[in-house]
Amino acid sequence: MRLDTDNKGRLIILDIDENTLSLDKTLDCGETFRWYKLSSNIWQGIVGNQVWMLKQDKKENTIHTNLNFEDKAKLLEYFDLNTDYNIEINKLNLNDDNFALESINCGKGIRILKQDLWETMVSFIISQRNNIPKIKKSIVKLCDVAGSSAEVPNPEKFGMPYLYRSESLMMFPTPEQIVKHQKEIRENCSLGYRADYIIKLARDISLFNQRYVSKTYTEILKTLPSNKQMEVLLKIHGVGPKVANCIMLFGLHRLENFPIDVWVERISNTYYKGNINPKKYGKYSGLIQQYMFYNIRNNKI
DNA sequence: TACCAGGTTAGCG
DNA sequence: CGCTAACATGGT
Repeated sequence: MRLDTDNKGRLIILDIDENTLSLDKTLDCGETFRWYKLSSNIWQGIVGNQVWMLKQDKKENTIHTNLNFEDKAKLLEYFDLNTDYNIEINKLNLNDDNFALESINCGKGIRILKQDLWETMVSFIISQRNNIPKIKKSIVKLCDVAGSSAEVPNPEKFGMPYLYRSESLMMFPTPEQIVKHQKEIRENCSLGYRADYIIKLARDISLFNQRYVSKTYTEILKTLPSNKQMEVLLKIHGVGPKVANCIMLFGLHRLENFPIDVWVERISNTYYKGNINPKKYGKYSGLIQQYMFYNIRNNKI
């Protein structure tokens, strides 16, 4: 894998195959809710304050982007591309565990993204007792109602026909913005009973940040040991074991966390006699969980 | 129409 | 403790 720019100064990843990073799998496997597929190989999403457009060419093994070269560290960080997942995966002893072996093969190319912690917390509170298309819609509405406009790097230059969704180009709202727009959020975002959870959390964090000006709530949470992080998360109203595990895995990049939702429950019952054992999958068990989740959802076994 | 969706809470015994 | 109804909403 190496980085370069095209003749218009846009960042390109070269020599990257689908087994290392598959945009299709990673951006549509239920760990992130802010990406949209614009055409057969172009994805658009909002990361921080920027609108990213990514085009994966599976024959050339390249990913073209609308980013500037200076954004290279952000791109590598977001897709966790400085880590070789295979090193840990290959250490596992999965002799007779056919479902895991099949899932690893089926899911290779999935990355555990390094997403914004606050956004991940809210997104997975929304995810409870909900389905992925509806989660995505609620988040779009939440951003439209309460967020600020995102920047589009190199807007008019992104090869291909000029494709991009004109709607949903808003940043994820801050806790303060959510508190400020709570009425519209309750009325217009199809959040149901989850709206109260999110607004309460936004209010608590916003108050915390007013008191402790040196560091923010999320900055502090990131520095805690993982058992303390879990403790803090489980005290949040509306966060139970499953959502806390998702926040640990997708928001705090604690790859040993193995969220158990209805799909994984189904996997456990079908392939593991109701007794799936996350510890067996080592310190990247969360990644294995994502491979399994992808496998069962896409093959609808 | 009844059931489901990347669950959690509150209230019961 | 463990068990379970209720929780909002939109899609099928």
